[in-house]
Amino acid sequence: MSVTIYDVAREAGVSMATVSRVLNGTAVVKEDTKRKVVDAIAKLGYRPNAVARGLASKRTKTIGIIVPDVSSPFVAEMVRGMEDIATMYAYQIILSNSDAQADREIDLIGTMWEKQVDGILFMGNQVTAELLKAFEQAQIPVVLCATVDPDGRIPSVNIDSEKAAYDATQFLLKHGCTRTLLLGGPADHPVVGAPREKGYRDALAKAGLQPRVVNCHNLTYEGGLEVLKQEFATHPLPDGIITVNDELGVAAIHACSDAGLQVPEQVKVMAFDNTRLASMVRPELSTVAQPIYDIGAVSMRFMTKLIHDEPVDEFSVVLPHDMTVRRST
Amino acid sequence: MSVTIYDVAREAGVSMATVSRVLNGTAVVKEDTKRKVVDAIAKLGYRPNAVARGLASKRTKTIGIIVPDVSSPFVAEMVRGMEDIATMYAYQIILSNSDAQADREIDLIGTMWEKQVDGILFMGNQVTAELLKAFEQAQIPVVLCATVDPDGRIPSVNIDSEKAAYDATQFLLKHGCTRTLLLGGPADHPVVGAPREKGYRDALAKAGLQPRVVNCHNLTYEGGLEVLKQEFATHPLPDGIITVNDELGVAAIHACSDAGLQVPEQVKVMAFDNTRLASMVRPELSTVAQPIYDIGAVSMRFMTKLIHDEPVDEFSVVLPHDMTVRRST
DNA sequence: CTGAAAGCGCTTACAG
DNA sequence: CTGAAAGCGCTTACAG
Repeated sequence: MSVTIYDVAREAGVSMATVSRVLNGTAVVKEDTKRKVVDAIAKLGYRPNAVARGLASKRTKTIGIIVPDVSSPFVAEMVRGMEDIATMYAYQIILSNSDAQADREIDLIGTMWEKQVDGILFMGNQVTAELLKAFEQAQIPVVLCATVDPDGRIPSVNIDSEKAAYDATQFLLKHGCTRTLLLGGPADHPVVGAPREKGYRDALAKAGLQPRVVNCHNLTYEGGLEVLKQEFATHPLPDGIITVNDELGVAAIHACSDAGLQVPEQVKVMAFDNTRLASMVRPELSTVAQPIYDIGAVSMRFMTKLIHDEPVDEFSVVLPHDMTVRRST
Repeated sequence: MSVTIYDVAREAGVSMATVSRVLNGTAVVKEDTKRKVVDAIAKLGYRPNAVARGLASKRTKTIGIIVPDVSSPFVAEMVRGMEDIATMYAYQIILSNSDAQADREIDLIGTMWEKQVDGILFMGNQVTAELLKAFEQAQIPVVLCATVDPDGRIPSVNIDSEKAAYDATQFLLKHGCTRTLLLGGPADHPVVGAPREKGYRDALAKAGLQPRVVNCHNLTYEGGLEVLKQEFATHPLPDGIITVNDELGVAAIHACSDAGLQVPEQVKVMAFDNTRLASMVRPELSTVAQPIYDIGAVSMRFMTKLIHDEPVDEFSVVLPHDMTVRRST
């Protein structure tokens, strides 16, 4: 039905092998025959069948991406970074959502293996032993994105969450806050939970101040608002709040205003992520800028190196964070 | 290296054909031999090679998705809807960003064709003749998502933008606004531009009021803020604003507050999309709820019908919109 | 520099 | 109900 490499070969008066060679630039072809082939391709409007090519060459030029949920802004931006670099290297991506469910993650690794992806970019919460086993079985390169493997056995791209939280806290302390509160994530979360809490506590310990941590299981605006409303109703009001993402930061600002507190005069708010949301609230949110897009881009670049056996200087890449100071501090 | 269907056949003492049959449930197999095959599969940990299967069967069980930019919240949520339904039907998705550039769109269609996708879900701005030709050449089912083909030659899933804008305007008029302003998209945009403007104008015409349209080329918070600041500085202040997305809605609220106008007392603001952003601003944004997730989900379901030659009742699906009234009106 | 041929790992008529 | 064999459209040693 559709035109194959065989048709091109016949049209150009050469063998399929030769067509394949000019297609892939995999060997030197005489200029003259090359032209004949190129002409035949143009004439017939030939496009190689990537599936057949994948079967024969055992490389599909596709990368599997497993994320908790693309519809989250953080993830969406990271995925965009991945896709841009993939395009640059002529790879395509197969995207799947796991909702951070362990069994679904394992499932997806299997499906991607079946699809013969050349590598997997993985973002999740916990890197369990089971997951590790699934990666091992798949026998393809894996890069963890914004996801930490406690044992560091898998290549990964992250920011230093602990240091970032430490810096954010220090900033607040330096600006005179003494009764700070961390609106944190679930304690067992390897990115948004434990490390940020540790950074926060360390900074306070160093300053000889009392830490105060409120864990938030639903890291959304609504979740944050509810938790803070409860907290403000039952405990003394803080003069500084650190939140582990921008949505919670917006929630903090509104919760303060509901409680009759002026931001930043009476309480300063420092958030995380520097998503576009941060500048869409009044007062604009100061926030620790995470290079979200870059995490995706660097992960994908890392993957291409792994696939092509290029040397990599670092196994666990840590991207620098940055602080964007606006009006809320 | 890895275990193939041939290994399973030998282990189970049957032919490859039989293994293939139990794998695909494509023919009746005696219970006894079926069990032998299943056991062999389990024992060897066999997983079929989807690429080989794709080549042999000419169906890859993958759908190509072309969108302007996943990192936009609207698109990300739509993609999530697509992915969920794809999973339900055991399809995977290949995702690509076009940045709404015509040449890139054409390119991507070609690449997806090479990958032998079973169908393409397409979201873009203009459906040009060139694009139509590319779809035709690819000879695979295409569904347009939140994208209109003026000639209605391609299956599509949309909302009725014109009617939605009409309804939104009517709502404002009914609540006493007489000096309304539409913060619209680029005039040539087939979803966010012309139809919404028409709906707005029609509603005003019916009420015998003067329309006032400000086109915004950069449909972001910053873009909206800038345009409105300019507008407010040089023209009389409105008492009602309709914006074509939520970001612009937030911009409108802040622009009003900067101009010393109380929302909703002095000016009412009605936005579009009902993204999560709408409830993260004070006062909370009234907005026309577009079933974004559903556009994705319905598109994908539509695609599965097309692929399996199931009957479809509608060629151009129009999803109902809804109005979520909050505090800004 | 180029060709003939095997092979990638499946599915699918075709027989029986 | 099951098997033998061709074929899907490429790539890749192997020769020359």
